Amino acid sequence: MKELIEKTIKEFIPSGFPAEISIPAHSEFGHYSTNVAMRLAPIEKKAPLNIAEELKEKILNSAPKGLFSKIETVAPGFLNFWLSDEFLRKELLAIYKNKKKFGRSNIGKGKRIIVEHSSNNIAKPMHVGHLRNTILGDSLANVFEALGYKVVRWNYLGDWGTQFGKLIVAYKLWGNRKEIEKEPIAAMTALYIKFHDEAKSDETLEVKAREEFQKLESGNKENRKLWEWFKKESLLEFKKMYKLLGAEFDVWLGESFYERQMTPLIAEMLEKGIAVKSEGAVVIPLDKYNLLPGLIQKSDGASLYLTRDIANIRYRLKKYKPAKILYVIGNEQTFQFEQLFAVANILGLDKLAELHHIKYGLVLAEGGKKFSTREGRVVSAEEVIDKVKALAKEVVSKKNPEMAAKKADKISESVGVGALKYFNLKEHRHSDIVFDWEKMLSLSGQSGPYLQYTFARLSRVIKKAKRIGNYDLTRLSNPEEMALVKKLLDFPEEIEKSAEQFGVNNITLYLYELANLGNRFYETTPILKDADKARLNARLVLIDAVRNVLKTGLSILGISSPEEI
RNA sequence: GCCCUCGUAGCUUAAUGGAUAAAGCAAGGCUCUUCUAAGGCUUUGAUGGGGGUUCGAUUCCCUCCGGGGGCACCA
Repeated sequence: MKELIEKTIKEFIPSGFPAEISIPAHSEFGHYSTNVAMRLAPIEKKAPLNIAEELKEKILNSAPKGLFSKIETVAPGFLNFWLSDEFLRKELLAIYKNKKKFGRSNIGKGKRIIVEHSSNNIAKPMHVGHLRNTILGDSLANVFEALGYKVVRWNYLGDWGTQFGKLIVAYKLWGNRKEIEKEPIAAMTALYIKFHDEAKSDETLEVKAREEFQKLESGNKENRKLWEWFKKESLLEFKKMYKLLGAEFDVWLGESFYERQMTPLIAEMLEKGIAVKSEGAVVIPLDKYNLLPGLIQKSDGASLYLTRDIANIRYRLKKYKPAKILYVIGNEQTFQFEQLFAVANILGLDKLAELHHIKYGLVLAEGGKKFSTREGRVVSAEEVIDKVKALAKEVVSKKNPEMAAKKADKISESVGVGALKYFNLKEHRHSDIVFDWEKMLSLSGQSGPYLQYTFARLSRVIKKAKRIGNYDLTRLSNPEEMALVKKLLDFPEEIEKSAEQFGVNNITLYLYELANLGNRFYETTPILKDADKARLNARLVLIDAVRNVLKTGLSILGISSPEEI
């Protein structure tokens, strides 16, 4: 829609000049608006309002007949457009007939995108931060999928590194097989915490941990076996959590996958003169980028995160030929990604695919400080999900006392998880979130359940009507109805915007506004009691279209839409 | 000290350089003999300070203040 207006305007302005079309915040400024006249004013040396007037005449003469009901010029030079009801009805029909395809597009057709997210550390519990990561990454993957991209959802497991040396030391000293089998992650975390407590008074522990990791890296059988076992037990627990969250992954390759490429990679970097030795370690100087050197080999010979990530980019480019790689990882790793992307630039890898660090604010503990695994001050993902489900269950059984227990369970899960996801997605991803049970568990107002509720009550109307009979869309004309149609029209753009900004908070707001208009219509219009059947059915067409957009939108957010809640 | 990030209503947030700064929560009022009141309507209330660029700044630049995070042998 925007593009259509943009095209029309472009015929009348100097080529290459941007004709930006926006959707005004207030309805009295039209359905669409442009400031192009004001921007042209200094170039054409004319008064902006005169330019706007001229444009208005030209557009009125050339625009398809019946597209606009009105074009207005407003000081200091705005040009505002109103679509005609006739055109809106035509669009409504198209939206209604497109069903669940409306909003989706094929602009990403033939392109592949890798979305790396979640990326849990083996042997460590998932906490609220991982929840935010998984929810955000999953929604971005959904956005690109809706735009026709082939999406590779990649869980880049933290399954390698010195922490395994620590865990092996701790297990050998204080571990117990049965305890780990019973509650793998809790038991391993306890060992990890104990290691750090003991290491405060025993400096040899850190040394031993490095030795054990080196043994693991050089293929020591005993350590290898332990590592595989830690990994297997952890994954079992993670997958339960992903199932609850509805997050799926195409690739589970973690850091360990690149382990064998480390030695040759380091040798290659040295040989090419990209890396140099420094204080017994190997570093890639990055002065050119105004960054500290990137360390790719420790003085004990072990590789690092950066080393593995270089191999990782190369592998991905070769195997998947992606157009983009998104790294969904917190703000706190910004510096490491600056280094990684600088190295990618040296190697020319960033010419082959766009590399983006999708950073997001931390989830901070109550009091505004960082959660820390080491000190054991965490709120686990499991605890959050359990709590949100229990709360949803309370509300569901209060509102629907007659609902069968099994059904109520299922709906509670979907409502609880929906609330959690919406809460995490509605804020701009850069903002820190201070953890707050009350807010996270909110089921009313601007929330996931509000959208689910709207979907369910509209669904009920359709269900009660049994079927949509002959309709006459020209019977739709009151402002509530037309505002709703116009809102539906904005949906595809919102998805594109999410892809541009790598965040979906605009979609969460859009869906809320759509649902709000939908509810207002619902409250003011007794749809099924209408004696005018052609109008009754036209209204069913309208709410069915709203329902479909809500459903598609919610699915992009990773939230399910039950017909009944 | 350097780098990243944030600062908007009592609280949590929104706003490709645009018009009257948009919501939710909280607080007050109204609203179910009616398709789901988890709703709808309504009242009160905000851009950290100071400069600059611009016809126009929450947005861009400078500076100060404040919160959070990071700064080579962790990830």
